Amino acid sequence: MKIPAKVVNRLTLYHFIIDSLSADENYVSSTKFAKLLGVDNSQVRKDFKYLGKTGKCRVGYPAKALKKSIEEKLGFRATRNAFIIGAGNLGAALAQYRTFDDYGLHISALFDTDPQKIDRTIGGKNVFALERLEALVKKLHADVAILAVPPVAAPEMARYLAAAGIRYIWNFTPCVLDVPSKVKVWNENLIGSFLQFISQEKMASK
Amino acid sequence: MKIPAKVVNRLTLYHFIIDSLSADENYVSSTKFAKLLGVDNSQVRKDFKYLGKTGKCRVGYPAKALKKSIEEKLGFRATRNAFIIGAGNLGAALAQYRTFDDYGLHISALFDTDPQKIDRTIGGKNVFALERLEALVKKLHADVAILAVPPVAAPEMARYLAAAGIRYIWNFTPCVLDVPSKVKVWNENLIGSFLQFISQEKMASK
DNA sequence: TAGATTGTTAATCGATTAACAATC
DNA sequence: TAGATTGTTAATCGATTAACAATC
Repeated sequence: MKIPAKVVNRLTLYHFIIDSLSADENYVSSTKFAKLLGVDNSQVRKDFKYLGKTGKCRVGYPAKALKKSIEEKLGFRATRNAFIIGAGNLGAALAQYRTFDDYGLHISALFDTDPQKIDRTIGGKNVFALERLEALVKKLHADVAILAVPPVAAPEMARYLAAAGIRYIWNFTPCVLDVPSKVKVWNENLIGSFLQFISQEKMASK
Repeated sequence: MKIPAKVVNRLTLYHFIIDSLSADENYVSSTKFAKLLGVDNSQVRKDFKYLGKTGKCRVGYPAKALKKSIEEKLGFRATRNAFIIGAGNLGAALAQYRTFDDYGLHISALFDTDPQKIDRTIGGKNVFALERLEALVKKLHADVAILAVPPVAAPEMARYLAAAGIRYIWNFTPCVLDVPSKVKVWNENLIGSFLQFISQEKMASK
Protein backbone atom coordinates (compact mmCIF):
# COMPACT_ATOMS: atom_id res chain seq x y z
CA MET A 1 0.00 0.00 0.00
CA LYS A 2 1.46 3.29 -1.16
CA ILE A 3 1.69 5.88 1.62
CA PRO A 4 0.58 9.39 0.59
CA ALA A 5 3.33 12.01 0.73
CA LYS A 6 1.68 14.03 3.47
CA VAL A 7 1.39 10.93 5.63
CA VAL A 8 5.10 10.26 5.09
CA ASN A 9 5.81 13.73 6.42
CA ARG A 10 3.65 13.20 9.50
CA LEU A 11 5.22 9.82 10.17
CA THR A 12 8.57 11.54 10.64
CA LEU A 13 6.94 13.92 13.10
CA TYR A 14 5.50 11.02 15.10
CA HIS A 15 9.00 9.57 15.11
CA PHE A 16 10.40 12.82 16.52
CA ILE A 17 7.75 12.76 19.24
CA ILE A 18 8.51 9.18 20.24
CA ASP A 19 12.22 10.05 20.34
CA SER A 20 11.54 12.75 22.87
CA LEU A 21 9.42 10.65 25.25
CA SER A 22 10.77 9.84 28.68
CA ALA A 23 11.83 6.23 29.20
CA ASP A 24 8.76 5.26 31.21
CA GLU A 25 6.21 6.27 28.59
CA ASN A 26 5.55 2.94 26.93
CA TYR A 27 2.23 3.79 25.35
CA VAL A 28 1.04 6.95 23.62
CA SER A 29 -2.55 7.77 22.64
CA SER A 30 -3.61 9.18 19.29
CA THR A 31 -4.95 12.19 21.19
CA LYS A 32 -1.51 13.03 22.52
CA PHE A 33 0.08 12.86 19.08
CA ALA A 34 -2.80 14.88 17.64
CA LYS A 35 -2.46 17.69 20.16
CA LEU A 36 1.26 18.04 19.60
CA LEU A 37 0.82 18.16 15.83
CA GLY A 38 -2.35 20.22 15.72
CA VAL A 39 -4.30 17.63 13.75
CA ASP A 40 -7.43 15.58 14.42
CA ASN A 41 -6.93 12.44 16.47
CA SER A 42 -8.70 10.25 13.94
CA GLN A 43 -6.11 11.34 11.44
CA VAL A 44 -3.38 9.98 13.65
CA ARG A 45 -5.13 6.64 13.86
CA LYS A 46 -5.58 6.59 10.10
CA ASP A 47 -1.90 7.32 9.61
CA PHE A 48 -0.97 4.43 11.87
CA LYS A 49 -3.16 2.13 9.83
CA TYR A 50 -0.64 2.53 7.00
CA LEU A 51 1.91 0.97 9.32
CA GLY A 52 -0.31 -2.01 9.96
CA LYS A 53 0.19 -1.44 13.65
CA THR A 54 -2.73 -1.58 16.03
CA GLY A 55 -3.16 0.11 19.37
CA LYS A 56 -4.80 -0.96 22.57
CA CYS A 57 -8.11 0.43 23.76
CA ARG A 58 -7.77 2.55 26.89
CA VAL A 59 -3.98 2.49 26.51
CA GLY A 60 -2.78 3.73 23.16
CA TYR A 61 0.00 2.67 20.85
CA PRO A 62 3.23 0.96 21.98
CA ALA A 63 5.94 3.58 21.53
CA LYS A 64 8.90 1.39 20.71
CA ALA A 65 7.09 -0.88 18.28
CA LEU A 66 5.56 2.15 16.58
CA LYS A 67 8.95 3.77 16.21
CA LYS A 68 10.47 0.68 14.67
CA SER A 69 7.53 0.29 12.35
CA ILE A 70 7.89 3.88 11.09
CA GLU A 71 11.56 3.27 10.44
CA GLU A 72 10.80 0.17 8.43
CA LYS A 73 8.03 1.72 6.37
CA LEU A 74 9.99 4.84 5.53
CA GLY A 75 13.04 2.77 4.72
CA PHE A 76 15.59 4.48 6.94
CA ARG A 77 17.59 1.35 6.44
CA ALA A 78 18.02 1.88 2.69
CA THR A 79 20.33 4.85 2.92
CA ARG A 80 20.38 7.21 -0.05
CA ASN A 81 23.58 8.95 -1.03
CA ALA A 82 23.35 12.62 -1.87
CA PHE A 83 25.71 15.36 -3.00
CA ILE A 84 25.53 18.94 -1.88
CA ILE A 85 26.06 21.40 -4.73
CA GLY A 86 27.52 24.65 -3.41
CA ALA A 87 29.82 24.71 -0.41
CA GLY A 88 28.72 28.11 0.84
CA ASN A 89 27.01 28.83 4.14
CA LEU A 90 23.88 26.82 3.47
CA GLY A 91 25.68 23.94 1.80
CA ALA A 92 28.11 23.71 4.70
CA ALA A 93 25.27 23.86 7.22
CA LEU A 94 23.36 21.05 5.50
CA ALA A 95 26.57 19.00 5.29
CA GLN A 96 26.76 19.17 9.06
CA TYR A 97 23.08 18.58 9.79
CA ARG A 98 23.65 15.50 11.88
CA THR A 99 20.14 14.13 11.86
CA PHE A 100 20.06 13.35 8.14
CA ASP A 101 22.08 10.19 8.63
CA ASP A 102 19.66 8.93 11.28
CA TYR A 103 16.86 9.09 8.72
CA GLY A 104 18.51 7.43 5.79
CA LEU A 105 20.01 10.41 4.02
CA HIS A 106 23.75 10.27 3.68
CA ILE A 107 25.68 13.25 2.34
CA SER A 108 28.60 11.73 0.44
CA ALA A 109 30.39 14.88 -0.67
CA LEU A 110 30.10 18.55 -1.63
CA PHE A 111 30.85 20.23 -4.94
CA ASP A 112 31.85 23.77 -5.76
CA THR A 113 33.48 25.82 -8.48
CA ASP A 114 35.52 28.04 -6.16
CA PRO A 115 39.18 26.90 -6.08
CA GLN A 116 39.38 28.27 -2.53
CA LYS A 117 36.86 25.66 -1.40
CA ILE A 118 37.84 22.69 -3.53
CA ASP A 119 39.87 19.92 -1.88
CA ARG A 120 39.00 21.06 1.61
CA THR A 121 36.66 19.16 3.89
CA ILE A 122 33.50 20.33 5.59
CA GLY A 123 32.11 18.30 8.45
CA GLY A 124 34.46 15.52 7.47
CA LYS A 125 33.20 15.45 3.87
CA ASN A 126 35.25 16.25 0.79
CA VAL A 127 34.59 19.27 -1.37
CA PHE A 128 35.23 18.36 -5.01
CA ALA A 129 35.52 20.40 -8.18
CA LEU A 130 32.26 20.42 -10.08
CA GLU A 131 33.87 18.77 -13.10
CA ARG A 132 34.25 15.59 -11.12
CA LEU A 133 30.52 15.29 -10.46
CA GLU A 134 29.55 13.02 -13.34
CA ALA A 135 32.23 10.45 -12.55
CA LEU A 136 31.38 10.46 -8.86
CA VAL A 137 27.63 10.13 -9.44
CA LYS A 138 28.39 6.72 -10.89
CA LYS A 139 31.17 5.74 -8.53
CA LEU A 140 29.35 6.63 -5.31
CA HIS A 141 25.85 5.71 -6.51
CA ALA A 142 24.45 9.10 -5.65
CA ASP A 143 21.50 10.33 -7.67
CA VAL A 144 20.31 13.08 -5.32
CA ALA A 145 21.65 16.64 -5.49
CA ILE A 146 20.98 19.16 -2.78
CA LEU A 147 21.14 22.49 -4.59
CA ALA A 148 22.54 25.26 -2.41
CA VAL A 149 24.20 27.64 -4.85
CA PRO A 150 23.55 31.37 -5.18
CA PRO A 151 20.33 32.11 -7.11
CA VAL A 152 22.21 33.50 -10.08
CA ALA A 153 23.99 30.18 -10.61
CA ALA A 154 20.93 27.98 -10.20
CA PRO A 155 19.48 27.71 -13.72
CA GLU A 156 22.73 26.71 -15.35
CA MET A 157 23.64 24.38 -12.51
CA ALA A 158 20.32 22.59 -12.81
CA ARG A 159 21.04 21.80 -16.45
CA TYR A 160 24.52 20.65 -15.53
CA LEU A 161 23.19 18.31 -12.84
CA ALA A 162 20.64 16.82 -15.21
CA ALA A 163 23.36 16.18 -17.79
CA ALA A 164 25.56 14.56 -15.17
CA GLY A 165 22.98 11.92 -14.32
CA ILE A 166 21.38 13.39 -11.22
CA ARG A 167 17.76 12.21 -10.88
CA TYR A 168 16.53 14.15 -7.86
CA ILE A 169 17.20 17.82 -7.15
CA TRP A 170 16.31 19.07 -3.70
CA ASN A 171 16.22 22.76 -4.50
CA PHE A 172 17.08 25.24 -1.73
CA THR A 173 17.49 28.22 -4.09
CA PRO A 174 14.77 30.82 -4.62
CA CYS A 175 14.48 29.78 -8.26
CA VAL A 176 12.22 27.56 -10.34
CA LEU A 177 14.35 25.10 -12.28
CA ASP A 178 13.73 24.04 -15.85
CA VAL A 179 14.95 20.47 -16.27
CA PRO A 180 14.08 17.41 -18.37
CA SER A 181 11.08 15.53 -17.02
CA LYS A 182 13.16 12.53 -15.99
CA VAL A 183 14.71 14.71 -13.30
CA LYS A 184 12.48 15.30 -10.29
CA VAL A 185 12.67 18.60 -8.46
CA TRP A 186 11.51 19.37 -4.93
CA ASN A 187 11.38 23.06 -4.22
CA GLU A 188 12.15 23.59 -0.59
CA ASN A 189 11.21 27.24 -1.17
CA LEU A 190 12.02 28.71 2.21
CA ILE A 191 10.47 32.03 1.29
CA GLY A 192 7.17 30.52 0.22
CA SER A 193 7.20 28.42 3.34
CA PHE A 194 7.66 31.44 5.54
CA LEU A 195 4.92 33.45 3.86
CA GLN A 196 2.61 30.45 4.07
CA PHE A 197 3.37 30.27 7.77
CA ILE A 198 2.57 33.83 8.68
CA SER A 199 -0.40 34.02 6.31
CA GLN A 200 -2.32 31.34 8.14
CA GLU A 201 -3.38 30.90 11.69
CA LYS A 202 -2.94 27.35 12.80
CA MET A 203 0.12 25.38 13.80
CA ALA A 204 1.29 23.54 10.77
CA SER A 205 3.71 21.40 8.88
CA LYS A 206 4.24 21.27 5.17
CA MET B 1 -10.34 37.78 -0.16
CA LYS B 2 -8.13 35.49 1.89
CA ILE B 3 -5.53 33.68 -0.17
CA PRO B 4 -5.11 29.97 0.69
CA ALA B 5 -1.68 29.05 2.04
CA LYS B 6 -0.79 26.81 -0.87
CA VAL B 7 -1.58 29.60 -3.30
CA VAL B 8 0.69 31.92 -1.31
CA ASN B 9 3.48 29.41 -1.79
CA ARG B 10 2.89 29.19 -5.53
CA LEU B 11 2.74 32.96 -5.86
CA THR B 12 6.33 33.14 -4.65
CA LEU B 13 7.29 30.57 -7.28
CA TYR B 14 5.64 32.63 -10.03
CA HIS B 15 7.62 35.55 -8.71
CA PHE B 16 10.85 33.58 -8.99
CA ILE B 17 9.97 32.69 -12.57
CA ILE B 18 9.25 36.27 -13.57
CA ASP B 19 12.54 37.31 -11.99
CA SER B 20 14.41 34.93 -14.23
CA LEU B 21 12.80 36.02 -17.51
CA SER B 22 14.90 37.77 -20.10
CA ALA B 23 14.21 41.47 -20.55
CA ASP B 24 12.22 41.07 -23.77
CA GLU B 25 9.64 38.65 -22.40
CA ASN B 26 6.83 41.01 -21.57
CA TYR B 27 4.02 38.50 -21.47
CA VAL B 28 3.91 35.00 -20.05
CA SER B 29 1.16 32.41 -20.61
CA SER B 30 -0.42 30.30 -17.90
CA THR B 31 0.82 27.26 -19.81
CA LYS B 32 4.42 28.36 -19.44
CA PHE B 33 4.09 28.87 -15.70
CA ALA B 34 2.25 25.56 -15.41
CA LYS B 35 4.95 23.58 -17.19
CA LEU B 36 7.72 25.00 -15.06
CA LEU B 37 5.83 24.25 -11.86
CA GLY B 38 4.35 20.91 -12.85
CA VAL B 39 0.77 22.00 -12.24
CA ASP B 40 -2.31 22.36 -14.41
CA ASN B 41 -2.57 25.57 -16.41
CA SER B 42 -6.06 26.31 -15.17
CA GLN B 43 -4.63 26.32 -11.68
CA VAL B 44 -2.26 29.07 -12.65
CA ARG B 45 -5.13 31.17 -13.98
CA LYS B 46 -7.08 30.55 -10.81
CA ASP B 47 -4.15 31.62 -8.70
CA PHE B 48 -3.86 34.85 -10.67
CA LYS B 49 -7.52 35.54 -10.05
CA TYR B 50 -6.61 36.07 -6.40
CA LEU B 51 -4.42 38.93 -7.56
CA GLY B 52 -7.30 40.53 -9.42
CA LYS B 53 -5.07 40.70 -12.46
CA THR B 54 -6.34 39.68 -15.86
CA GLY B 55 -4.41 38.40 -18.84
CA LYS B 56 -4.82 38.90 -22.53
CA CYS B 57 -6.17 36.27 -24.86
CA ARG B 58 -3.54 34.95 -27.28
CA VAL B 59 -0.83 36.76 -25.32
CA GLY B 60 -0.73 35.87 -21.65
CA TYR B 61 -0.12 37.88 -18.51
CA PRO B 62 1.99 41.05 -18.36
CA ALA B 63 5.14 40.04 -16.49
CA LYS B 64 5.98 43.28 -14.75
CA ALA B 65 2.46 44.09 -13.61
CA LEU B 66 2.04 40.52 -12.37
CA LYS B 67 5.25 40.72 -10.40
CA LYS B 68 4.25 43.94 -8.75
CA SER B 69 0.83 42.58 -7.96
CA ILE B 70 2.31 39.51 -6.26
CA GLU B 71 4.54 41.74 -4.17
CA GLU B 72 1.59 43.82 -3.06
CA LYS B 73 -0.66 40.89 -2.22
CA LEU B 74 1.99 39.05 -0.25
CA GLY B 75 2.99 42.22 1.52
CA PHE B 76 6.70 42.20 0.82
CA ARG B 77 6.52 45.84 1.71
CA ALA B 78 5.53 45.20 5.33
CA THR B 79 8.80 43.72 6.48
CA ARG B 80 8.72 41.36 9.44
CA ASN B 81 11.58 41.28 11.90
CA ALA B 82 12.81 37.89 13.00
CA PHE B 83 15.46 36.53 15.32
CA ILE B 84 17.53 33.45 14.67
CA ILE B 85 17.93 31.26 17.72
CA GLY B 86 21.17 29.31 17.57
CA ALA B 87 24.25 30.72 15.86
CA GLY B 88 25.58 27.36 14.68
CA ASN B 89 26.02 26.30 11.08
CA LEU B 90 22.39 26.45 10.10
CA GLY B 91 21.65 29.64 12.02
CA ALA B 92 24.63 31.34 10.43
CA ALA B 93 23.61 30.13 6.98
CA LEU B 94 20.06 31.44 7.37
CA ALA B 95 21.41 34.75 8.69
CA GLN B 96 23.26 35.12 5.40
CA TYR B 97 20.48 33.94 3.11
CA ARG B 98 20.31 37.17 1.14
CA THR B 99 16.96 36.64 -0.52
CA PHE B 100 14.94 36.84 2.70
CA ASP B 101 15.17 40.62 2.75
CA ASP B 102 13.83 40.84 -0.80
CA TYR B 103 10.69 39.03 0.30
CA GLY B 104 9.88 40.93 3.45
CA LEU B 105 11.71 38.86 6.03
CA HIS B 106 14.36 40.76 7.92
CA ILE B 107 16.70 38.95 10.28
CA SER B 108 17.37 41.46 13.05
CA ALA B 109 19.80 39.47 15.18
CA LEU B 110 20.94 36.04 16.33
CA PHE B 111 20.93 34.56 19.83
CA ASP B 112 23.05 31.88 21.41
CA THR B 113 24.14 30.59 24.80
CA ASP B 114 27.75 29.91 23.83
CA PRO B 115 30.04 32.69 25.20
CA GLN B 116 32.35 32.02 22.26
CA LYS B 117 29.65 33.17 19.86
CA ILE B 118 28.07 35.97 21.84
CA ASP B 119 28.97 39.55 20.89
CA ARG B 120 30.34 38.55 17.54
CA THR B 121 28.60 39.33 14.27
CA ILE B 122 27.49 36.97 11.52
CA GLY B 123 26.66 38.40 8.13
CA GLY B 124 26.67 41.84 9.70
CA LYS B 125 24.15 40.86 12.37
CA ASN B 126 24.80 40.81 16.11
CA VAL B 127 24.84 37.62 18.12
CA PHE B 128 23.32 38.30 21.55
CA ALA B 129 23.18 36.31 24.75
CA LEU B 130 19.90 34.48 25.07
CA GLU B 131 19.05 36.35 28.28
CA ARG B 132 18.64 39.53 26.29
CA LEU B 133 15.93 38.04 24.07
CA GLU B 134 12.86 39.20 25.97
CA ALA B 135 14.01 42.82 26.09
CA LEU B 136 14.93 42.83 22.42
CA VAL B 137 11.66 41.23 21.31
CA LYS B 138 9.97 44.38 22.56
CA LYS B 139 12.61 46.86 21.48
CA LEU B 140 13.03 45.58 17.93
CA HIS B 141 9.40 44.55 17.41
CA ALA B 142 10.35 41.02 16.45
CA ASP B 143 7.82 38.29 17.14
CA VAL B 144 9.25 35.62 14.85
CA ALA B 145 11.93 33.17 16.00
CA ILE B 146 13.79 30.95 13.57
CA LEU B 147 14.77 27.96 15.64
CA ALA B 148 18.11 26.46 14.61
CA VAL B 149 19.48 24.94 17.80
CA PRO B 150 20.65 21.33 18.27
CA PRO B 151 17.72 18.92 18.71
CA VAL B 152 18.56 18.27 22.34
CA ALA B 153 18.09 21.95 23.19
CA ALA B 154 14.87 22.43 21.24
CA PRO B 155 12.13 21.54 23.76
CA GLU B 156 13.44 23.82 26.49
CA MET B 157 14.21 26.59 24.04
CA ALA B 158 10.67 26.50 22.68
CA ARG B 159 9.30 27.10 26.16
CA TYR B 160 11.79 29.90 26.68
CA LEU B 161 10.78 31.59 23.42
CA ALA B 162 7.10 31.38 24.29
CA ALA B 163 7.77 32.94 27.69
CA ALA B 164 9.80 35.73 26.08
CA GLY B 165 6.89 36.85 23.93
CA ILE B 166 7.71 35.16 20.62
CA ARG B 167 4.51 34.47 18.65
CA TYR B 168 5.79 32.57 15.62
CA ILE B 169 8.38 29.79 15.72
CA TRP B 170 9.78 28.66 12.39
CA ASN B 171 11.17 25.34 13.50
CA PHE B 172 14.20 23.92 11.68
CA THR B 173 14.95 21.26 14.31
CA PRO B 174 13.91 17.62 13.95
CA CYS B 175 11.63 17.97 16.98
CA VAL B 176 7.94 18.54 17.61
CA LEU B 177 7.55 21.49 19.95
CA ASP B 178 5.05 21.68 22.77
CA VAL B 179 4.08 25.33 23.25
CA PRO B 180 1.03 27.32 24.40
CA SER B 181 -1.59 27.65 21.69
CA LYS B 182 -1.02 31.38 21.30
CA VAL B 183 2.37 30.55 19.81
CA LYS B 184 2.22 29.32 16.22
CA VAL B 185 4.74 26.75 15.05
CA TRP B 186 5.73 25.94 11.49
CA ASN B 187 7.75 22.76 11.21
CA GLU B 188 10.14 23.12 8.34
CA ASN B 189 10.93 19.41 8.89
CA LEU B 190 13.70 18.93 6.38
CA ILE B 191 13.73 15.20 6.94
CA GLY B 192 10.02 14.78 6.32
CA SER B 193 10.35 16.99 3.29
CA PHE B 194 13.10 14.85 1.86
CA LEU B 195 11.27 11.58 2.43
CA GLN B 196 8.13 13.09 0.90
CA PHE B 197 10.21 14.04 -2.11
CA ILE B 198 11.71 10.67 -2.84
CA SER B 199 8.52 8.80 -1.96
CA GLN B 200 6.54 10.40 -4.75
CA GLU B 201 7.07 10.68 -8.42
CA LYS B 202 6.16 14.11 -9.66
CA MET B 203 7.96 17.41 -9.45
CA ALA B 204 6.63 19.23 -6.45
CA SER B 205 6.63 21.99 -3.93
CA LYS B 206 5.44 21.88 -0.40
C1' DT C 1 -18.90 -1.34 35.86
C1' DA C 2 -17.75 3.12 33.69
C1' DG C 3 -14.96 5.48 30.85
C1' DA C 4 -11.15 6.13 27.80
C1' DT C 5 -9.49 4.88 23.54
C1' DT C 6 -9.33 2.41 19.28
C1' DG C 7 -10.82 1.30 14.44
C1' DT C 8 -13.64 2.59 10.84
C1' DT C 9 -17.24 4.63 8.12
C1' DA C 10 -19.59 8.67 6.55
C1' DA C 11 -19.54 13.63 5.90
C1' DT C 12 -17.17 17.63 4.91
C1' DC C 13 -13.90 20.40 3.10
C1' DG C 14 -10.47 22.04 -0.03
C1' DA C 15 -7.49 21.55 -3.90
C1' DT C 16 -6.72 20.01 -8.53
C1' DT C 17 -8.04 18.88 -13.10
C1' DA C 18 -11.09 18.81 -17.15
C1' DA C 19 -13.78 21.14 -20.27
C1' DC C 20 -15.24 24.75 -23.06
C1' DA C 21 -17.30 29.17 -24.48
C1' DA C 22 -15.50 33.80 -25.09
C1' DT C 23 -11.94 36.62 -26.81
C1' DC C 24 -8.63 38.84 -29.67
C1' DT D 1 -10.20 33.97 -40.55
C1' DA D 2 -8.05 30.41 -37.59
C1' DG D 3 -5.99 29.41 -33.57
C1' DA D 4 -4.04 30.34 -29.13
C1' DT D 5 -5.18 31.70 -24.74
C1' DT D 6 -8.05 33.40 -21.11
C1' DG D 7 -11.81 33.12 -17.54
C1' DT D 8 -14.86 30.21 -15.38
C1' DT D 9 -17.82 26.37 -14.25
C1' DA D 10 -18.31 21.55 -13.38
C1' DA D 11 -16.16 17.18 -12.19
C1' DT D 12 -12.82 14.75 -9.81
C1' DC D 13 -9.74 13.73 -6.47
C1' DG D 14 -7.67 13.63 -2.02
C1' DA D 15 -7.28 15.03 2.69
C1' DT D 16 -9.42 16.18 6.98
C1' DT D 17 -12.92 15.97 10.40
C1' DA D 18 -17.01 14.09 12.71
C1' DA D 19 -19.27 10.41 14.63
C1' DC D 20 -19.85 6.25 16.92
C1' DA D 21 -19.90 1.25 17.84
C1' DA D 22 -16.51 -1.97 19.71
C1' DT D 23 -13.16 -2.90 23.08
C1' DC D 24 -10.75 -3.59 27.34
